[in-house]
Amino acid sequence: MIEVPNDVQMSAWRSFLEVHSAVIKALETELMEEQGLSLTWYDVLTHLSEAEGSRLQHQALAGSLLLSRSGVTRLVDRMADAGLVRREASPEDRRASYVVMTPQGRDALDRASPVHVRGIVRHFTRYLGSGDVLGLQRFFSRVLQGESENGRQIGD
Amino acid sequence: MIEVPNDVQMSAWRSFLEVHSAVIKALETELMEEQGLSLTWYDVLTHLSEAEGSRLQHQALAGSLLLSRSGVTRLVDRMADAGLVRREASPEDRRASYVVMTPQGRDALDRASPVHVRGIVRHFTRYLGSGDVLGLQRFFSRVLQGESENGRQIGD
DNA sequence: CCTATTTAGTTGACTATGCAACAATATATC
DNA sequence: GATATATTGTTGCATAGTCAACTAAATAGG
Repeated sequence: MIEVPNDVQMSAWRSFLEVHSAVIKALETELMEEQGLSLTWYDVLTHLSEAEGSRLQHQALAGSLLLSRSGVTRLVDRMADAGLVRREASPEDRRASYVVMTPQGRDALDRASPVHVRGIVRHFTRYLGSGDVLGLQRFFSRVLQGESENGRQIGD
Repeated sequence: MIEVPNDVQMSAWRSFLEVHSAVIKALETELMEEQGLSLTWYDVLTHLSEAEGSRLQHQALAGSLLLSRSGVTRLVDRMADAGLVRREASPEDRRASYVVMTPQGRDALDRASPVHVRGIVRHFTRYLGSGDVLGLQRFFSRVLQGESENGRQIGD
């Protein structure tokens, strides 16, 4: 295994960080200014909308959002106050509770989604030449594959 | 300009996010466990060590770290408490103050640096096939180039 | 069946950060 | 040179997140 990165590799790493920071910042700002929604809230709504019955347990949400359980509790509190989601007791497991997207949450997602997708195009994918995509994807897959093998979990 | 990302592009975007999250988390954990240093602190020390006289004004630090001025004030407070940096009045501009790396800070950086670099190799660059590097770099450069043209600043 | 262990979510205390308002100083304008 | 404006860093208050300890419920082992 290589032990020391060469300059090109190190520079790739730094660029990776800069790109992430710049793009995320742009997306976050646009979504907030145009729809008053943070990226985190948007993510919650997206995950809920993709889930069976637009509902997920805290546990599952914590997993997909890479957040701790307590973080999810508080996040859901805020979003419920805003009317975008509500909690629902789970009949099968009385410890658990579901987070369900409300119609208002659905609306917010529908309005935010074009803004977000437009941002991804504007700030990220439009720079992806057709020649780059495959290499990029292969690289990312190798990283995720490798990392998940000895991956750590988040939480307490 | 393309308006809607295709599946491959969207999937590249999602992988990008996952890779960032996984790798950062791994680096942060390792650096913390082995050297008791957060990535942010490490970054401060790196920037200082690369600066003329191992010193930077808050302002400059805020710029490179993408942090607000108040964030830097507090960060420097904590690092000064820990003995890794100290403040020094600026003779030319009496509003400004320099943040200077202490010998102890230099030691901490010297000890942390191998851990961090090893992490970058282990979790990122080792997955970079020689065929991928150039395409990746070209892509990242295009993004940074494009984004800096209409870039926003952080701060208050 | 009981008891021990594990799991789901919540809460308290803490950390890290941002924004807005501020004091001190520097710079620009007339 | 006097005054208006801009800039540097700090502070109070608010937000969002973590971890550790907790309660309630489910599951496993005997």
